[in-house]
Parts: sequence; structure tokens; C-alpha cells
Amino acid sequence: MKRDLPSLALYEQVKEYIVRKIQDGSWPAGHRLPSEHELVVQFGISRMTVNRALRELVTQARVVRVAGVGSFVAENKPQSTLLQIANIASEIRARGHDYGYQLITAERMTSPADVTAWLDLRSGESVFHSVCLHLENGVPVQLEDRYVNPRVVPDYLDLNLSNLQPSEYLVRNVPFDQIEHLVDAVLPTAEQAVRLAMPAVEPCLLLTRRTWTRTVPVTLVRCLHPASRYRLGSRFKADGNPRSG
Amino acid sequence: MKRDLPSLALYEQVKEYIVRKIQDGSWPAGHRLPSEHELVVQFGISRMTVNRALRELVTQARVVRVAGVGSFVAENKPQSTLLQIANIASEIRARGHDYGYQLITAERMTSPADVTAWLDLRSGESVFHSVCLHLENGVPVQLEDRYVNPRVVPDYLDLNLSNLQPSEYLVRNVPFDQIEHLVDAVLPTAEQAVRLAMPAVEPCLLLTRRTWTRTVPVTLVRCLHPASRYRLGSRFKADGNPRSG
DNA sequence: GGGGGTTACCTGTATATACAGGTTCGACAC
DNA sequence: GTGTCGAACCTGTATATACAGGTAACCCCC
Repeated sequence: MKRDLPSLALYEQVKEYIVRKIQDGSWPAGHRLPSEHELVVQFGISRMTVNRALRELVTQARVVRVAGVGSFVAENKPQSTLLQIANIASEIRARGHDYGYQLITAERMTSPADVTAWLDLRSGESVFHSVCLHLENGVPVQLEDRYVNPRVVPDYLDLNLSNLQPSEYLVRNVPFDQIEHLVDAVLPTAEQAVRLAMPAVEPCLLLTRRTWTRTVPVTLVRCLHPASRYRLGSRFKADGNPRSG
Repeated sequence: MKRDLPSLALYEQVKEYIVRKIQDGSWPAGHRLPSEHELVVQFGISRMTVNRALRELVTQARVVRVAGVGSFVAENKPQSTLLQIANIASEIRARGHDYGYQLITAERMTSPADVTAWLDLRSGESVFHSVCLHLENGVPVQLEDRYVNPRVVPDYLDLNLSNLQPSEYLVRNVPFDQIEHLVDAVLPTAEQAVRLAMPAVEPCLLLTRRTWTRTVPVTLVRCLHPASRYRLGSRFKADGNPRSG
């Protein structure tokens, strides 16, 4: 395919250049990127080639272009149908409701066996672990149980997790390029039922999410939702944009 | 936007032409579509313009192109992460397991109030209703409760639903362009627990799916899965393809 | 008859050029 | 001061042209 030395197609090189700038933080969201003409000069290629690179980045929702104005780095792009649920805070606020947050635990611990496997750690290695609660109008809607790979985010415990929601920090500062979701229906443990202020005989949705950056696992998070207060949803239109519901 | 008469961009016109041919069934999956040169002649435009149209259809997974050979209509495109779960039969077979199917009910009935609303029917109108069971290695994994809009699929009951799985027919013959999923965790009713051969105190995943074709609701289906035998999953790689799990 | 090369056709990429239309901002006239 | 016109710059689209490389079928030669 792209084996032989002739390297990558020129428009792919331009795309990679821009994506790298975005991912390493040089160009934050909203940042104005070079005009087509500037890229033409910089790379010594034709405008049509630059134009193609930018157009494809637009379809990937990494770049926003405004005719007559310029091209800009798109807003954070955590999405893929299910994925938009990542940020429960904005979801709740978008409904016009009150968002509340409580940190319950934040610690460094020896990695449990299952987490060791999921995060691809060495046996006996330690991980960061946090537990917190998300509330909608004062009612618990999500119990978040999170493990973070200390090799990727060594300063996780230095964050002020009492005020800052973990995913808030992570999506902003640790870009991921792979994400996996699993959805189960479970009954809560007694302790979980108490935390969520729900009857223990009522089922919960358990959303397990793993993310990677460059094939290195970053975080494993298990989000437990009382089914009576929360449901997952997604809507998809051909040629339209997915919306979470 | 695209208000003024100048009509649509030429490459958009080509895309629309091709999409129409695919959606109305003129060009089934696998069908070879005209070469770039033929489209150039047919539309009286340049190859670069045709090329752009085809390239964009490739990124939409509607068309597959093979250098040196030609362009072809892509295989049915039911996907969008969650959506790949649509066909549980192929999912089970892909695991190398035995797929089983049992039709329980197929009838025409007066539409229940909730279904009337969901399918945008008139009050008192009738709908098609079918219930069936999907088994993996002989064990029930999904109880499918489906309502079908008779205005869209008037011959639904004429199908041999005893042998043909409903979604098999629908995805093949009633192309949809919008889909909505909701995921709940519920406890089964006594009857459902019996059908699924599971304890009634064990939770289930309830996947509710609605599809539309050209803004007209086609079908509403509620798929109930014992949580101990089934989980939803999706995996997403930036610049890669989503896979169901 | 089988093997190898030629040819015709296809897609993929790259370029120079052109014109349309949106935005911004400053200069000039009133 | 205010308003209008225009220049400079931006993206969006369309074209003709070119070369590369993949594929398949056919023909010719051995």
C-alpha cells in the first residue's frame, strides 16, 4: 500500500502535520491555522493539494473553515455516537438542569488483577484510582469508578479532583485516539445502591469505557447509572450529524 | 446557503445522482457504477469533479473503489458504532456459534398508544406486530418485539416470518436513512423471563431502536437481552473503522 | 499449449489556472 | 462623523492536463 519509500501522499503529509500540531497542543481549539496560501508556500505544493488536505480534515471534524475568513482548529472532538456521553456535566447542563459533583476517593493503589489486564500494566504495578458521584438536580445519576494509567498521567493525583471532574481534565489534556465502550445491565451492590440513593433491587446501566492514546491505555472507567434515572441514547442520520439523546 | 438558483455544486449533483440510484434499488450492492470517464461524458464536466464526488462517497462508505478495476456500490451500510448490532444473526455466527430463530407472534393489531406516537401514526390506526426469539447455541439471547409501519411495508405479514428474520428483510429491502437507539436496564416481566429462560430477578438490557426512511418512521423494535448473556459494545479508532464487540 | 509481454482501461495523485463569493478594514467622499 | 466603495485576503468550486501504478484481457511467440 504505502510501503515504498515514495512516502505518503502530499495531502496526507499536510494532514499529518496539522493533526500533530493539534494533538500536541501547539494549536489549541479555536486557533487559526495557516491559510491555504501560506501552506502552499510552506510545503512548496499547489493550493489544490492543500485544499484537499483541509477539506478532509473538515469532514473529520478536526478543522472548521469559514469562507472569507480562514481555517480554525475545531472544538474538542469527543464523539462517535455513544461517545458524546463522555461529558455528563455538559449533558446535564444542556437539559437546563443543575449539575453536581462529589469526589469520594482519590488514591494510588496496587492495581487489581482485572485492571492490570485492562490497562496493560505489569502485575503489581500501581494505578491511580478515583471514585466520584455526578448529580442531576441533586439526585445521583452516575457513580464513576476510574482507574488511570500513571505512566501516561503521572500527575493525576496532583489535580484538584475535589473541584475538577476527572473526565474534564482528561479529555482536555490527554487526547485519545481509541475508545471502547461496553454496556451491561447489572444490579448494584449494597454499597453502590447507598451511594446512588436507590433501591438495591433496581437495575443499573453499567458503562465501561477504555481509552487509548497511541495504543497505550490511558484510563478505564466504569460508570454506574440507575436505570430509572438514566438511559443511553444515540441518533444517527445519514449525511447528518449524530446527536446524543 | 444553497439557496440561490445556481443550484447545487456539480460534484454534489453527481453524488446525489449516484445516491439516488443506490437508494431506489437501481444499483444494488456490488453493482459496478460508471467509470469516471463515463460520468465525465454523461454530465459534461471534468474528471476532477467526478473524482471528488466519488471520493466523498467512498468516505461515506457508500462506494468502494479499486484502482485499476472500477467503482462499486458498497455492501449494505447499516453501521454507526452501536448500529452494527442490528444483525444479531451475523454477530452470533461471526463468533462461530449456532444461530437459532423462533417466531412467536405475527399479527396486525390496533396500534397501542405509545407505538402510535413513536411511529407517528394516527390514533386507532393499525400496525404490524411481531415477536420473535433469537438463540445462541440454543440459548435465548434476544427477545425481539417489533412494530412495523404498514404504510411503508404493506406486505410485512406476507413475508414468511417463520423462516426469515424480520430485520433480515427490512435492512435489505427498506433502506433507512435515520436511526435512533435507546439503551435501558430493566427487569424482565414474568412472561419475558419465561421466554428468555432466565430468572426474573436478573436485569436485562433493553435496546429500543427506531428507523426512518425519508423522515417517515419505518419500524420500532425493542430488543430485550439477559444481561448475563449479552452486552453491547463498540470500539472506535480515530482514522480507523468502528468495530462492534 | 503455456508463458510473457503489450495494450487498454481504470483509479490515485498533483499541478496551474480561473472565477465566484464572503469578510474585513481602511480610504475617501459627503 | 458617517457611509460607501474598493482593495486585500480568504475559502469554494471547476477545469484541463499530467503522470503513476494497478488490473485484466488479448495476442504473439516459443
